[in-house]
Amino acid sequence: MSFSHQVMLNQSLFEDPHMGFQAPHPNWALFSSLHYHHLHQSLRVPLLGSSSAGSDNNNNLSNSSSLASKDTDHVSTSFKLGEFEAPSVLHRSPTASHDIWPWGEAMTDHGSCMGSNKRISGGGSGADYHHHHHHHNHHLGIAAMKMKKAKVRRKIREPRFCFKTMSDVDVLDDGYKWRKYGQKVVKNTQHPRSYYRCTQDSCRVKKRVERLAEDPRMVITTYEGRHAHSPSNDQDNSDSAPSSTLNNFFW
DNA sequence: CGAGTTTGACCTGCGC
DNA sequence: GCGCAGGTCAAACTCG
Repeated sequence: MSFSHQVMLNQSLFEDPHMGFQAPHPNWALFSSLHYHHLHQSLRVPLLGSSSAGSDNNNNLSNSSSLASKDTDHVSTSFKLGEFEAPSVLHRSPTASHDIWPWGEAMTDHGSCMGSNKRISGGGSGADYHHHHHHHNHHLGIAAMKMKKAKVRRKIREPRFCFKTMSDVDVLDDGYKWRKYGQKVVKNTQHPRSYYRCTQDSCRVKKRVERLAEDPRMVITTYEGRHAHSPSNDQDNSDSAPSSTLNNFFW
């Protein structure tokens, strides 16, 4: 079955030469499926449409207007870009990319970094956790120190993008394995937001799933970061839905 | 027992 | 500084 997608990108992605287009535009906009391909290729980010195990033969999809994937080989997709709450980061040297952990950000000078940072930089041995004392150099990890050295003081975020999908399944199957690590009630909405991390060791990609307040039929999936590996889809699943024509372009 | 989820506590940024 | 909102941790728990 098909889904209608809308994708939101932050500006950095639009500046990616591979995207073949550029254009901050404050609203959701339609782009061709070709661009969608570029998006997935360059981001190595899942292409949806195949999954959602639930065989729920939704009717609702179809009428969802112009975006619906009527044409078999043209899943029209609409992207939205704009104010991601991510700060304007965007530019990172490619080399630094895996040393710097996006939200293990700027330590205060008094090494008061807590929580997330430690773990992040700890990388392998997450064992010692509780001794988070003053001494920066202890187990804070290279990343943190490098950051300090580099005088990075603001948050650095991985590229992220999101898309809306009309579906009653919350978590779309994108071929990667995810472990849930949190759930939050979002203000002014009925539905909670869930946080997932890629289970692949040392892959730090995250994903966030929530329902659109204005229209709970819509699932908003937000990816943050890039996978440095291919999806480890154990169970190759059965139905290659019509829209999966696209899937073959990747992986 | 291991892998994944649940869930309250905790952290951080931000606006007042 | 306070309080709120969002994001993450991690112990407890569930499920195979």
